[in-house]
Amino acid sequence: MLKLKEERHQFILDEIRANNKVLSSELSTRLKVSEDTIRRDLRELSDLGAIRRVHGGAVKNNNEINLEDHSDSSAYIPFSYEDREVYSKSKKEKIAEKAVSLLRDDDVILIDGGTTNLELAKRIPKDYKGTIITNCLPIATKLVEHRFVDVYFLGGRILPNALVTVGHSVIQELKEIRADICFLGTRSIDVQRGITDIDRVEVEVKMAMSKSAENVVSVASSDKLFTNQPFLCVSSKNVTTLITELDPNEAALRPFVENGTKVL
Amino acid sequence: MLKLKEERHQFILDEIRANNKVLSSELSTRLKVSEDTIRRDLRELSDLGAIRRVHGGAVKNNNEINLEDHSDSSAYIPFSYEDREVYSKSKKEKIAEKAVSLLRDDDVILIDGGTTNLELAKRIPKDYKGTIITNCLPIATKLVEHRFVDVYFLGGRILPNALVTVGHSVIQELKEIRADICFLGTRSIDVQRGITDIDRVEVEVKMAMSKSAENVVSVASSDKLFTNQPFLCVSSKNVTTLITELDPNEAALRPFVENGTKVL
DNA sequence: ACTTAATTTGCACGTTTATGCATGTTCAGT
DNA sequence: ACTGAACATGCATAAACGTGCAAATTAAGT
Repeated sequence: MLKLKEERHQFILDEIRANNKVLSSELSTRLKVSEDTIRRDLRELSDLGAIRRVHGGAVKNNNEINLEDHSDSSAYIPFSYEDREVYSKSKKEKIAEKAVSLLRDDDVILIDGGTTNLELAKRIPKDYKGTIITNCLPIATKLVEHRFVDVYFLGGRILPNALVTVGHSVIQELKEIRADICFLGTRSIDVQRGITDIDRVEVEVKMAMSKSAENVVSVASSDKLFTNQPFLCVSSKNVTTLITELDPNEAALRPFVENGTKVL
Repeated sequence: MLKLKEERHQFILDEIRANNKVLSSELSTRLKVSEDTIRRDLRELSDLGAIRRVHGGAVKNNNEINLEDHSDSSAYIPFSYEDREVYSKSKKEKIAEKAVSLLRDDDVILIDGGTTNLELAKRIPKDYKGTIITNCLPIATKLVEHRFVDVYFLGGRILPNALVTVGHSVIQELKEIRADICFLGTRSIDVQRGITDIDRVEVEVKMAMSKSAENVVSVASSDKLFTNQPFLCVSSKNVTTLITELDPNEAALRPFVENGTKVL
């Protein structure tokens, strides 16, 4: 059965995504744990913002965005983002904090999709002044709140799960762009190969992004280190900076430093 | 069935969105709870400002958050129950409802920005199948929820107020597109000139959109009729269809019909 | 392997919430 | 004004909830 708490959490998220709701009582019997445990699970997931608790269970948190209310300060986390890594929010925050420190006024910045980059977008100071180019819907939506930021969106077909645009037009537009920094959401990074990912069309976009930027910054929680995916985004030598939630002096990061990558 | 209070609330809101009214008695039987419970639900939703309670049930509350639209102050004038059905529907919703009726499966649809078009996007059936191209951030965000819709976003600089993209790239991408219908948010429309607007860069995009579509549909509340703005979007003869909240036989719409424009 | 610390879980307890029913009141339409 | 339906209010009950605590499990260090 599902013995680990994490498995239950995943199960609950899946269930909510499928049915838009869960009942504490039902979960208790199906997962064979007490309702108290279920309630604790729901509380934890709710604290992460992944679900919304209600009396009797929990429901999908449908924080919608509309024209009347785009000042919405509450976090907009699309569903499919959650199954990637909800449990490491504090990691993402640490990473985002470091990433923001790289920003200089009047920079031209490329931001890829992913929850960490969304976190980064949220943490950009309200008075930051610069140009930001992205292909990620929620990130763009977040950034329009910044008065002094010019936001450009890269057009193309929208992947409903990742909420990023992909395709020929994105890549074409990127060819006409010269950015100072590019923040790449990273599924896997390895000292030898570099940044790799699983979806071919997303990889093509990430690749084009990295080529259009002076500095390529990989934002990656430590569990992505030394892992591999089928498709290469950015070869190792072209990754300028690596940001993880770890201390830069951590032994695990040593190989990257020796390889010439800056580590934050 | 619907065990959570939250689900009932959602059901009630959906029901009101679709029919503009709900009956306590009907909800009681359909949701299999006592009328008291229904009344409590309605009270809570009413306290949140989501609906307006009336004797027998509840209706849509018309206090638009939109500052520009004070014409709906008629909401405070008491009216009989039958009239309520007519008046409780906001202009935008009536328009959106008519617009949705134009959709055919497998169409390629262009949707411009604006609150009315957002309302349209919200009302597209969840099982609609087709391709939708837009330059409006909230509309795209709404549409990704539709499993069978391919959403394409037109990239460019984002106008923070209108939340649409504009500029050369948008127009360039539009040139490579052939759509069946184009829904244009309309600030002003006149029998002689056609659709006009105030912002030059937005106008350029709207113009390009209209040229890329077989049918050009203007969505415009009646107060936009017979008004003018400095820049021409679409000349009168190129407007295929006009949708307002009025009855198509209304005298005010006669000139458009005589001019060869379909009126819904 | 053994011990210790930390986490997770279930249970007991009292508290809150949700719901239906009974009561009397208000409403709307003849 | 009369009448039945819709309503508000108070109350009872069961389910869901939070909390503290102890047992059980897991993780970590030696």
